[in-house]
Amino acid sequence: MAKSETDVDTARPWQSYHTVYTNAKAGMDGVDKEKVQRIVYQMSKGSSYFKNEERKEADIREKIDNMRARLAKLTAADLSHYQMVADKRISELEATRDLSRIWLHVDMDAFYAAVETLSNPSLKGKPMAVGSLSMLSTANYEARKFGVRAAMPGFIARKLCPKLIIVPTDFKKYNHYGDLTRKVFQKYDPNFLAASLDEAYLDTTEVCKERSITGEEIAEEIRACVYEETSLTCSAGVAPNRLLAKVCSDINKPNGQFVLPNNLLAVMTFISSLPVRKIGGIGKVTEHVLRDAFGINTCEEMLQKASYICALFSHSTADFFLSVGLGLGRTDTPEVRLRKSISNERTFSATSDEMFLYHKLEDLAEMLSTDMQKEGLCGRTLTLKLKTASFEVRNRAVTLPKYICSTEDILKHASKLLKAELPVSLRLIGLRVSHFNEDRKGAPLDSTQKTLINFIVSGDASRKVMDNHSDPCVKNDDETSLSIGTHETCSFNDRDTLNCSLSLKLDDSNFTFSNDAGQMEKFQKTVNENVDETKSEVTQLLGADFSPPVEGNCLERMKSEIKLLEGEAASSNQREPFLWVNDYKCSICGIELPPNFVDERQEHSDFHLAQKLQEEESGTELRTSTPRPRVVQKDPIASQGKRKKQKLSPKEGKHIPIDQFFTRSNQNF
DNA sequence: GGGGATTCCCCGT
DNA sequence: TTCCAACGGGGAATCCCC
Repeated sequence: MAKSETDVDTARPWQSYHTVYTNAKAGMDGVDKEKVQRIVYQMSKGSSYFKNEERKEADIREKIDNMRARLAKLTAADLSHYQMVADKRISELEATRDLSRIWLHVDMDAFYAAVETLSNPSLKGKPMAVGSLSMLSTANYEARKFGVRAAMPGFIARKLCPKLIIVPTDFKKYNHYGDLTRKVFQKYDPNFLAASLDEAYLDTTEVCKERSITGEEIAEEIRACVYEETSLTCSAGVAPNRLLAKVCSDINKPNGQFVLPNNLLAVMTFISSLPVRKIGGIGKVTEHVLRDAFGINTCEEMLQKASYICALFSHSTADFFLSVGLGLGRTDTPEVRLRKSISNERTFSATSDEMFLYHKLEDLAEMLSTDMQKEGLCGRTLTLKLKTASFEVRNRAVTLPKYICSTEDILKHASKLLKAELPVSLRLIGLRVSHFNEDRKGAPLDSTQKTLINFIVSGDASRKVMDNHSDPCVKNDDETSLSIGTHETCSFNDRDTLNCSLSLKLDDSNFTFSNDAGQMEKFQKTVNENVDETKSEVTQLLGADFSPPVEGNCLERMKSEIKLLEGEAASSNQREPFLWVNDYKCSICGIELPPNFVDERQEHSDFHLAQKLQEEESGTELRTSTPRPRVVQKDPIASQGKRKKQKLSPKEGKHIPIDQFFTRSNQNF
């Protein structure tokens, strides 16, 4: 009797550890897959990475179980219905089939490794990979014989192949050779599509027609030409569409080619036994789902199980799977595609040191801003990517009313997103900007963007005074009209703090406001209007008994604050709140903030100032506790657990407790 | 209900 | 000795506002 799957799992636990490393890849025939899998398992077992992989595996299994349960519930009538839907869709897709084009997919062989060998011939014939001990970008064919491959950590690769030479990446070199190959492609198809540095799709239909040559001949010619120009080999696939051409280029790798004739029988025969995993877009997870939930292993089986596919997947996903079953792919010449986003990310040793994390964020913001300005991009959605010490990936995004590209703007908003996650131990931080402006000339679309002082003086009534983020150094007032602004205010969960935020609002123009009497008068009018507006908003929020303690002579308050900040009261003790010991430690409460974290330090100073003003006004010590700097001390409720949006259940009714409001707002940053 | 925003997931090099 | 990347595109689920 055959051993059960569980028995096998117990005896060889590595067999259930699904990595991509044992997937069939060019040059990996004859590799002892079991040995590779065992070593990868042994090297990984017990690590945070491994635990996270197990968690992901469990999620996929759950997803598969759900799908199987849904499939089991389908009645005969349902299946008959979905079969009709599938049949209709299949004939519609079939009607789009175009066998007239001759597409070529060219793929350089172990590109980075080949380039490195070219510049250092002593590497020839030796197992070698490009990358680092953390991660390999590619491996040459000698290394692949040991099971070493791209996307494998170097330290595992070394275990598989102790003599492996690891060469660091050098994109300058790869770009140079990439350019040379592209010059060749250009000659055959001026509109060729570069899929990456080392891959391209060419529509050779016209050139074949003009010269009365076949796809096979043109592929040979192009490969020879690439070799002549670069001394590097490449492989090619020729087929009636790009999807198939890509599959074909992998068949006779390295330094080979495969031609799929432009006729229906050839295509359908080719596709009939093709494993789904060979199709671009079907990766480890989708392969797993198709196999375990639907029993689909080959492309042909997509058509056999078409009714199930239509029953469980969305239209677009079902269309994709059915197209794969028919061997259909794109045959049109792709239009110029504009970049959709720009990002950067860095991995480091896991840490919860907030100073370190903010510094990293600052570096990333600066790099991203530089990259954006090089390309003349401005975007309005900023996404912060985090990877925790346990490899959990989180994305937090904010969409702004204005386009940004400066380091200051990126850092300002990224900091807010990061703050909402603290405390946390991270091993990666990334920033991404998307939703670009359409002109893409570098300048923000809104050229009328006001400085803070202009804004206040002009008395823009739309401004939300609830915003407690006063930042005289940054000339962007965008967050004020953003929900995020009000949410952030509500991250404070007591009324004292709300009062404080109102006081702080009055600090907005401290640094830039002139002493001109007319301006002062105008300013006070605006401030008073804003206070009234805010008072009404806050009253609505907290109830009629709320009375902010900031009424009174705002002009006098402003004057005294300006004096304080300009140093006119330098001799008095009033300057004390603005002293930062060693540029990062507050002398009042001892809180530490990175020196370059200007916004937060300013905000913190403002806090002490507001506290002092309140004390002066009431004549009593309102608070004896230390302030609640948002950077370090966070609402423990808001920062704990998952940040998934929480929908209130009907049971919870329409009345949202005020605490809940504050907590939730912070979470939904 | 439609559409934008947010988050997560999947995939590729 | 070392201990799992850096991007970028796109789909889908969910939530929220209009």
